[in-house]
Amino acid sequence: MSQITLSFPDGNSRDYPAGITAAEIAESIAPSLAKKAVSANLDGRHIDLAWPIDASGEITINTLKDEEPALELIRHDFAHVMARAVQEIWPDVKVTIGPVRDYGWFYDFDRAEPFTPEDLGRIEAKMKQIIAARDPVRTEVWDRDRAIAYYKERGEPFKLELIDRIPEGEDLRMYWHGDWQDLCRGPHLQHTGQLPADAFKLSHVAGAYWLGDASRPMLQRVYGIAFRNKADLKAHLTMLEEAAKRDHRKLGREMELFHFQEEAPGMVFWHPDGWTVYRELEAYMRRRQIGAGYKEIKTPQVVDRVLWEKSGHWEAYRENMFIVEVDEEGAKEKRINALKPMNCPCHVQVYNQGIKSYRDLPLRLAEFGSCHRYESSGSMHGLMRVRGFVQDDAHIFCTEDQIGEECAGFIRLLASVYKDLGFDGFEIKFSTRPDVRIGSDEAWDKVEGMLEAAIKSAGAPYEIDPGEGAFYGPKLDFKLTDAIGRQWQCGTFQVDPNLPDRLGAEFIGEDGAKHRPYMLHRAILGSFERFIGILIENYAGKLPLWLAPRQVVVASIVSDADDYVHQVVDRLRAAGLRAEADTRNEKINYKVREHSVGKVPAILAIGMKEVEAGTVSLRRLDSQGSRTLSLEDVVAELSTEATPPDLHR
RNA sequence: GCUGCUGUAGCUCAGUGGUAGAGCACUCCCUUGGUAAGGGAGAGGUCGACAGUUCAAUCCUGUCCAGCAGCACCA
Repeated sequence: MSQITLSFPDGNSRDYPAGITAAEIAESIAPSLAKKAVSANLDGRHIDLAWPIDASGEITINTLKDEEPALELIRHDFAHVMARAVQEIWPDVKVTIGPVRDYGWFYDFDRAEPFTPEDLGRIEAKMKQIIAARDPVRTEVWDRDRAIAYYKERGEPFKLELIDRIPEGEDLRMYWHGDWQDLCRGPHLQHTGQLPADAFKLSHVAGAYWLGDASRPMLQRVYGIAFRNKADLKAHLTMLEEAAKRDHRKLGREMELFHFQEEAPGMVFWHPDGWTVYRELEAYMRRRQIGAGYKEIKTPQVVDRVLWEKSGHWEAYRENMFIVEVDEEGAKEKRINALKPMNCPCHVQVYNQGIKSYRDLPLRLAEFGSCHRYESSGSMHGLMRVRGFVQDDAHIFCTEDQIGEECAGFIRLLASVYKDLGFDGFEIKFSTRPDVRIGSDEAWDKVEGMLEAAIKSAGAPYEIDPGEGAFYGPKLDFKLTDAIGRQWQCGTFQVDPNLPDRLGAEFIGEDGAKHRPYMLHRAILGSFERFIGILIENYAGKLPLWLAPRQVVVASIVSDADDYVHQVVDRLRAAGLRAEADTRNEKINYKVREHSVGKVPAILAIGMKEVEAGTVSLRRLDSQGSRTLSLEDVVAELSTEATPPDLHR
């Protein structure tokens, strides 16, 4: 038997016979380590303690203390234990797959009846029994025929299909948790007792298509969450509660920003305060874009199908379009229009008016374009996914050589906007040429090269998504990170030589001949609706003063102060602040509470002391106390803070 | 669109085969109170829509609409 040499993290190394397992190595170091061990890393590869090791290398024995592999391992074993529990309770349920995901795992089952919340309780109880039994985990490598025969006999069609999808020649690894078996690439724990029985919870059930394919059967997906210990689980549950408190649908109602109703699903009814936020954001974007050399336009919302046929949308996108039929007087047929689902074809129409010279390029046409898309009923979600929305859209018409500079300029603008709006970090996803595409490889090389150079000059982290570009050109997607770590895809930048071609856009070059311009589609916010949803959740409703719909409420403590309250409001309004008086016959406690709940950033309380001294008492949202200041000091403080960030510079 | 769940007052939710209730909000009255809910009274509902079963339906059944959690979709 040959010898191998394994080195340890502390720098020591020892010789072992080839074929030794990590479990045996742990035992050779210390029995206590062997007991605590959950898995090992061999040359960076996560391995099972029971797998034989045949070659020399660096080895680390993992325990539950090692968060990185331990969490993954625990969640994976929980998935198996849950599947076993389900099959022990309902033996006729078919198992499929159960991967680890954020904070836990899920497992898809084929079962005629869906699981109920009571079922989840039963499954949890059964899982706890399995954990308490400390059943050993065994593993074997089987050849394909044996595994196929095994699953045929047991009537597990989904497992057979999975085997079919594993490349020919690859070993199949079989795992047993006690007597329960599953096909799995591993690794796994040593025994079920290593799972923390008090640190998991089955969270919910939902339907999910087999292999993510809507044409395949729908399975019952059971979600679970798991951590290494009870405290971590509890912390996570607390975080979920916090996230729920930020839900923009809830805050939108509480702050009276907007509503939805049955008669217009997916369409926003903006209320005065919500519309104030919208207009403030729109005004900001308008200043930034004009400052960056864009020209603003406005194009029609209802456009004849003829244009959509030319642009290709009628063929490719019709099922998502709102169609508007009109009986025209004297016409034999109805005229068919569509609400525009995007602005690009209309922008080309503006471009196409008159003859363009190379001297006109780059031409940057921006529109806060109202678009409608018939989104599928299940995809709508508050402001985040709607059927009627407004894009901060623009199209840059330019020559091929100008693409790089335009891209770099766009990223600079986007980075500055995100920063102003309270988002420090963003990531770029760079989607490159797909297999099926138009255009020469030389043109793709050149354009992709320019985009990558622009990305690098911006210094933002990026990843390349090979083959995910459109058939006509590469694109960038920009994902920002919010205050609680969630990512949102908002910005986009897409290179398009195709639409100018379809719609006949051209310019006269230096050579006096006609040329096709490139068209760059780009957006920073994506849509105002969605972005405001993100802002609300990012700030948990506590918008910065410049965006807050009601910036100051001036509340009287006694009615004798009412006149002075109105004077203060007038002064604040004269300074450009959105101020309101609250002289209702209520106690100051009541008023403070109500406006705090309503996320008003500044409350001025006015009693007789303030009237006599000509001062105000300022209370900022989330601060316990108040400060007594002169009115002019408060005006100065608040109006500085209420100045939009771009106007400070 | 698919699976499951939900739909009762402006909001959050109880409840019942014999046409409904609470708290908050709203209106009025009392109260003028110093920084997160003062007290009282009142008004407010085709119980999501449409069919069916029943002597009788908000409740049972079906269809539809909308919302929620996922899945699929987001050229």
